[in-house]
Amino acid sequence: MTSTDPSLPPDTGVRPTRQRTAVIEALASVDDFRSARDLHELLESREAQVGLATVYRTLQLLAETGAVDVLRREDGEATYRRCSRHHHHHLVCRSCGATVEVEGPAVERWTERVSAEHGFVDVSHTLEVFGTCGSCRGA
Amino acid sequence: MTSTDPSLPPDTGVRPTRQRTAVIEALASVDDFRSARDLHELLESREAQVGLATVYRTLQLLAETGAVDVLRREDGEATYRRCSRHHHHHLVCRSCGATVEVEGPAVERWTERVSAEHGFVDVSHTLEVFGTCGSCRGA
DNA sequence: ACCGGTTTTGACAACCATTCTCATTGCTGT
DNA sequence: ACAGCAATGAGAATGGTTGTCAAAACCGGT
Repeated sequence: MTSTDPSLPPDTGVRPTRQRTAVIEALASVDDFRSARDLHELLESREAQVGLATVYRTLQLLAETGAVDVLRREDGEATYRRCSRHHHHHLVCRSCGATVEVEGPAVERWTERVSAEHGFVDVSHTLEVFGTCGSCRGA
Repeated sequence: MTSTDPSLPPDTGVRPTRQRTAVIEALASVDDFRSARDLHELLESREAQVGLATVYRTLQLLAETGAVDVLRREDGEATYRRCSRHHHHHLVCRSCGATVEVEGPAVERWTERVSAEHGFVDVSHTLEVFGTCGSCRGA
């Protein structure tokens, strides 16, 4: 297990059940953002037998603890992906969904500065870049 | 009317109806992001009599032409706001919803560079900053 | 291993924002 | 006035997400 694997919060009342483990493994086996339904189907195809509601609940849990990234598609549907723990952003291919995690010190600094200029405190931000990746741009 | 007023696209088959005008006026009268339902209620309170479906259709139209910004709340609900035509981002107060439009040349450059580094073309991006504004931070 | 209490689950209903349908109405130009 | 296309409204349909609640799984203590 690497540090980028989603995991449950330790030492709380949260139990590592078969279903939760299955969802975490499913997330670990793909590299791009998937909707709850996608993941549910993926689990079914593996005979994992996890209810859709449980998939939602687990994803919510993982999102709260920061173990997965949540990204809203333009149509509003939420998609999830395991992520590294440090702050980062995403470069997402519109066509194939491939995702690259990128860091942006320049962006972080800009955010800080602009927030301060307008008297905002306790700031967070979301930044996603969408485009067409190298392999999809073919001739 | 200033250049930041939402408006319909000129010289197409699109007609400036009473309903569309009402939606545009409603958008012009508020400064922050509002959901379609919010706007619909606002219109009702003004005896404007516009169907909810029409509100959605008009907002969609305005969004397509770039006359309004669309922002997804964390819960996935879409919110709309009239906007200036040039590219910009938002600083949004979590508490009162106040919104400030900001520009970020540094961010634009960063986006270009990172995309290029990873072979992405035809890129667009979304960046929103959330925080607590000066007036809400009291004591 | 048994108990009592808590957590989790699953099936399904409920929700709610958004979109679709379609008959009716309103424009626009001739 | 007419023909034709655009727009509207009311309600139904859609679809992602959350809530309900009884049943099952699990934990620590005995």
